[in-house]
Amino acid sequence: MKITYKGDYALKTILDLSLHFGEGPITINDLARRADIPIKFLEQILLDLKSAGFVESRRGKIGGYLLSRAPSEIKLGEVVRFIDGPIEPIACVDKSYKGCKDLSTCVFRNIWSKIRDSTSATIDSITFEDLARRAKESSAVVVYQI
Amino acid sequence: MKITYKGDYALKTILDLSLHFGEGPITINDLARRADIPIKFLEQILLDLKSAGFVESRRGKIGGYLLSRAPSEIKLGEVVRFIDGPIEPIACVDKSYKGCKDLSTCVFRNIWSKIRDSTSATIDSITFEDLARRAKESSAVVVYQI
DNA sequence: CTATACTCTACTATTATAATAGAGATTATA
DNA sequence: TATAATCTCTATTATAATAGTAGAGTATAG
Repeated sequence: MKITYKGDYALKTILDLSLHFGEGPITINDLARRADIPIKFLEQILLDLKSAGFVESRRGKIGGYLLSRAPSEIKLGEVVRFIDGPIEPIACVDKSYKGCKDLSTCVFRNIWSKIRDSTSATIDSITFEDLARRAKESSAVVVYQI
Repeated sequence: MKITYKGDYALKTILDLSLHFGEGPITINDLARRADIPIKFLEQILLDLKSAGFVESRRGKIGGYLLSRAPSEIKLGEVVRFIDGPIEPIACVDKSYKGCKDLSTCVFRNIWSKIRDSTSATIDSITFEDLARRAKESSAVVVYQI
């Protein structure tokens, strides 16, 4: 698994929308500014996230983006897989890989496969509700530390 | 972590050398043919592996490559890190990352960090002696199945 | 009607990946 | 000592992914 900038931006954006769930649409501009994401890049990412059903949009004057589902119904793993592709560390865990004469005797395959399963289990056990709660807690701590 | 073709080839080559440890040098040609690796690409990879001290070489007529250390002293993780870089799924686990205003409040960072630690633990617990044993076992099974 | 905001397609710059090419250096052995 | 086999080193290239940038178009609240 490799998280690209695109993936990183997508996750931060869904987290932001989760923190404001139920408060109406948020503009691309606000989302981009708050997470320090190039606005034109975020436009594309949001269109992707919309096509996958993670978010929906409102056009026009009081438009913006909002989550299509409750944060508790969106797993971290879903977003990661959608934006950055499969979790496995090497394509050979999948069938299409051409790099091995004999997959059945490849001792590495089992290892990559286990790493994939363990990573998947982690990111599929975390929802954006969890992440939003943690984000609130850690920002509370920061305020306290000041 | 992402295993590239280069990484995949390096691991297969070290495994081959582990399976023939103590039997004298093996030529690039043999290594390339047995693992189906482009020979000129493997030349470069072996020079890298040599510079890192994983293998040593003999030039001239009965030359070739051999392991610098016993297979039991080479961890899978060492080779992976050397060829394909750090294990973490995103650079933000490291300090140099510019994508976050405030790393301390980033809820994702902890998750990537845990995934990195768990992946590291897995690949650092496996040596090429282990892998060679497994490879012998699985090829034995294949023979039996015929 | 118009300002605000999303939509859509195309383009570009940079870097990584996966090689390929070829001349050079070393060594066993006939 | 000649030579064939083998490793060494540097340069070049093709393709794809990544990370944007650009700009014209569409929808809607007020």
